[in-house]
Amino acid sequence: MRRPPRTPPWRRARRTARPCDAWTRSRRPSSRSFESPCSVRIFSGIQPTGRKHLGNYIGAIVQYVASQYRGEGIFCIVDLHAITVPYSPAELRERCYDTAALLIAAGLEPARCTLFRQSDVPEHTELTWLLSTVTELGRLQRMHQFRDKSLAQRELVSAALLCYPVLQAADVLAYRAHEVPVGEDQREHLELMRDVARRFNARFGDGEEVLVVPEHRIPDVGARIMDLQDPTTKMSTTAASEQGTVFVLDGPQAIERKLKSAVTDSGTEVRRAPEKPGIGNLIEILAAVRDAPPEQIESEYADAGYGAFKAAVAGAVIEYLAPVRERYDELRGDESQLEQILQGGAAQASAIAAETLADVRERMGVGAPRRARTLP
RNA sequence: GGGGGACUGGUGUAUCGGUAACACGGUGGUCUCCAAAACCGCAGCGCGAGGUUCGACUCCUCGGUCCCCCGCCA
Repeated sequence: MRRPPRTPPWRRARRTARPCDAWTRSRRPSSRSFESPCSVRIFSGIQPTGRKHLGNYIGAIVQYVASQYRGEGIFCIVDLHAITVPYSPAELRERCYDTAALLIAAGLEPARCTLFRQSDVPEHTELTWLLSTVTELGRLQRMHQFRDKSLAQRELVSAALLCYPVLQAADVLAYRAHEVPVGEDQREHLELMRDVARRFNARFGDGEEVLVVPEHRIPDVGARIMDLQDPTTKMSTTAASEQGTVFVLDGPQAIERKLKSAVTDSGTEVRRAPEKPGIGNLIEILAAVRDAPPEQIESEYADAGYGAFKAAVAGAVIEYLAPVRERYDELRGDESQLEQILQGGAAQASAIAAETLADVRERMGVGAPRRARTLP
């Protein structure tokens, strides 16, 4: 359990002159029930790549689904981030639908959370520009992800790639989110966005916390799922071999083949040990999909050979993912319905982000003054 | 600002004005709980737009991206 901060972030932000319900006003039909309009707000950005794998699913997507019951979840399909590297326009559209369908299939409920496409809410890009005025160029150039990606890039290294972290900061800050559940690899970007928020507040806030400085929440439960062909590296979309990656939408026969050909270690015992990363990974996978402690898996399969154990893991994973794939197929077939859901989410998101942007513009002295704008 | 070079599967390369080849990688199989090794299959490529030509990956023009050299400014 995390100890709550002395002044909860949402209270601090509230001091900026906005009654709490103003945030949520007009975005929640009264039929929807929430514990409190001031519950913790959680923002997650999801890359519109259709091929989510088991590691993504267990490590992130399951957390998203859980967070809509813990607070106010805002889930954004970040197509504007996706275009910072070479891409195909037609495919991008498709991948957004793929991703939306997958998230809903996994359990995100459009009635319970806000799910939308980044480019549908122009406040993201406007805030990016405004925030770029309080972002150090040198810091962006030193970002590890930028350096890695620009080195790997054979084609144009775009300015957008450099500005990526500013857009990411805008994503979160536009909603005054309190928590950003991202992995360790995003720590650097998150620190940047915290600094940007602090600098903005210091320069334009006039003593008030106009932008909420979000907390980095590293998901606590998420097991690290490793590559089946190389259990010393994380399962990833860009792995050398697809054999090591179980995709959420893989069919039963593919899942079975991949799990059966997972590399194992010498020996025959099904137990976790530093010298047995392969079997350890399979134990973690089975534990995660069964929602059982790994110890229980170990004792249950203590006498089984590797072969039988693998078959059991394969069966469990197939069963685990089957309903997701079925719901996905159903949802993905109806693009107009998906579009409708995304539009609804965008309207909800816009209502929040527009408020933040009005404050930011006002503080920065950009655009018409608020008093003039609100005159009849 | 000026000059030069490059661009071919995922990667690295080859070839040719006449149906584009090789290696590695990927993928399916045999073997193994697996993996690796080996063997047998399979898939995948001419940066883009024009032009010359009966025919262009090849020649020409323009554009794109990358690399190199020189100048200028400080």
